[in-house]
Amino acid sequence: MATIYKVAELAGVSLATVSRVMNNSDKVAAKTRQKVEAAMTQLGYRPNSIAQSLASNRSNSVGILVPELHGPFFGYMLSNIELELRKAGKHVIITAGHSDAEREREGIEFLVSRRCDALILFVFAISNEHIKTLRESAVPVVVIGRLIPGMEDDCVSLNNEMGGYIAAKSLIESGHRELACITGPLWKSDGQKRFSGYKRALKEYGLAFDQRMVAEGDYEELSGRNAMEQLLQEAPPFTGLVCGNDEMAAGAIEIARMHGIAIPEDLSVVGFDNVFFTRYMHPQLSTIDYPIDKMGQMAARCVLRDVYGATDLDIQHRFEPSLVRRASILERI
Amino acid sequence: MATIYKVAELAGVSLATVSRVMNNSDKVAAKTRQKVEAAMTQLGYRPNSIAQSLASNRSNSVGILVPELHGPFFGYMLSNIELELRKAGKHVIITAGHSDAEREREGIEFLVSRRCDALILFVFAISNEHIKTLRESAVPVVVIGRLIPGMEDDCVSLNNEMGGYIAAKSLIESGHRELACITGPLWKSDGQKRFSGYKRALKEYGLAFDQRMVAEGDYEELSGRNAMEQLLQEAPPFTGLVCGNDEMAAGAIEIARMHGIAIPEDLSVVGFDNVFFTRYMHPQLSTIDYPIDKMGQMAARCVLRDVYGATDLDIQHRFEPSLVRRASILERI
DNA sequence: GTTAATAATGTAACCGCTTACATTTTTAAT
DNA sequence: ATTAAAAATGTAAGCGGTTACATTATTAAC
Repeated sequence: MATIYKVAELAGVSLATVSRVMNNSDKVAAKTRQKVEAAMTQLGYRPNSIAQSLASNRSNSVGILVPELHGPFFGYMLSNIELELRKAGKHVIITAGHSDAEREREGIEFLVSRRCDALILFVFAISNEHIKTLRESAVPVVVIGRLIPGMEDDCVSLNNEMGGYIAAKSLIESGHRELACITGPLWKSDGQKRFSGYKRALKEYGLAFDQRMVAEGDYEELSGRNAMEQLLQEAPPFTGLVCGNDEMAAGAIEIARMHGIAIPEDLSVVGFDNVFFTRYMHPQLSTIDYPIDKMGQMAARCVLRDVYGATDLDIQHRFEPSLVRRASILERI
Repeated sequence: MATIYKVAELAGVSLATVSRVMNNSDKVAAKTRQKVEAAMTQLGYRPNSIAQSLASNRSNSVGILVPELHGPFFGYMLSNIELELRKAGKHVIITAGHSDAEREREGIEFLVSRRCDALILFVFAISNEHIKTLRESAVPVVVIGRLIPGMEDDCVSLNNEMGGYIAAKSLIESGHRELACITGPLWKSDGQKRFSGYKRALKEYGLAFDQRMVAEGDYEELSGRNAMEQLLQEAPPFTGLVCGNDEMAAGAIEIARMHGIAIPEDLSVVGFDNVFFTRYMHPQLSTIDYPIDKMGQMAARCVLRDVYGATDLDIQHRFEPSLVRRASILERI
């Protein structure tokens, strides 16, 4: 593989000149530039970006840590981050943290040692403090899906509490007064917040909160099934169900059906996230829109702004969720 | 950020020694090793993997090119590749090709210039020849989802023709004799092969092939809807529908419902890929299992074997699809 | 206690590029 | 034509590691 030396030699110029035409920074005489470019083409030269990174102390790569690579959610985020970054000639190194403190830390370690110019983190287990330390000592960090006090400018987050509130409210306003809730993991801030929103809505409408109406899941479909089984056994009758995300809603609906409960005739359901498959469900699932694609894009823009000196980028840091009303809610009025 | 020099200085040894303890290759006296390790901890030293790559001519990274980052399919593949590679201390650089020749080429270019040790490609637009040239001239390549003559050992693929055949056959053996087909894009080899399988099944059971029963889609849900509209207008009545993938099946079912066609009572449907959301559909979709997770793992192993000298890895190159029978098929016998 | 073999450590070149600074060439003004 | 200023190009020192080879220390055998 041709190096810069060979190009320089063939073009009859020095290293530095070749480097200059590559980075088309300093002025290079037009004829010289042509000679060099001709040589590059002739040799099929590709700059070694490893060497570039070492010399320039810039890797032109952004490290991304997400909980999982699979599933309906993160793909869209990654896709948009990659797209936005790619436009600017940067690229992504992706790794998964599996919502586990140890592995998240490991993933960060890894990205830092790859000398990523910045990190985009979607993490749960790692503390705010750790993240702040990290960005002070090692590398610029943008956080997605979480709002860390003191670094608002580098966070892109959703108002989860409001989402939970809207979800419950939509059922209440459709005439439901007995609302069960399958929460996400309550140790995760988003699970906790969504649950708070649900409680706030109850309160606002003067409905009593009943702990038996709540079951905790882990965002996976299976946990939605288990939670539903539990609710059917232990909770008083209910006609509305708020779920912490769409997968758990799918699981819950499956179980409801097995118990002869018709959706939405006997039970109205609202999910959360608005992942693509909610449209394929039958009845189509009402859900809270989580604009994860836009948020991914914004996170990418934060990096572009902070690290690569881009200006004039519209950046939105805080997102408000909205209800996507579909057939899974029955109007009882 | 501490460098190897500082570590050497603090530990009172030379560069080379520090390097040795890092790569724990050559023997280092136990006390020396301890001194060095102590120094590393004290300084919070992290090797600069960029520098390591440059010096060793090994980037310890594997480039992956997939059509898309989002959607229900590739995430699972990526997830498994990352997992398998991570175990071996390697990492992935991921980029998307969008099924477009130009962008696929660009993506490859990019990965090559990052000096990936190997490439795992899931591409459609680029020719076999191009791939062969690439791996001869630049970098080891493993291809997934495609069988390239002459490089069987570096391909991990599915028998798509057999999948199409099984899909059609399952409907036929359930008593359906009028089968429509919504194919994937016919310029893609997998779309073409699946369609061939459908035709073979018809032939084998003595059913006439009718071009009006066929509509071409592009694997997106929307195209499934359009194809279904077309079939309902132009095709003779049919009670079975073979779809090129699950998304299109979801779209087609949606349209069928809008036309008052009940699934599976009036129409039995088979999808392809067995993506996770087929379980959430109602009725649950029968489909052809595409073991994309396993295949991702195998591709990773090919790289481990070819490039990183791993041995003793079980590698399966060719996969056979199987029917996942669910409620969307009505038994008419 | 020598000496040869072996183990541990050090030295320095190199990986392919960037970039500050030095040098040469060109341009423009006198 | 001379000279100063500006533009183009070249020189060489890194960037932070790896590794072949040289050197020194240790061990073992006699």
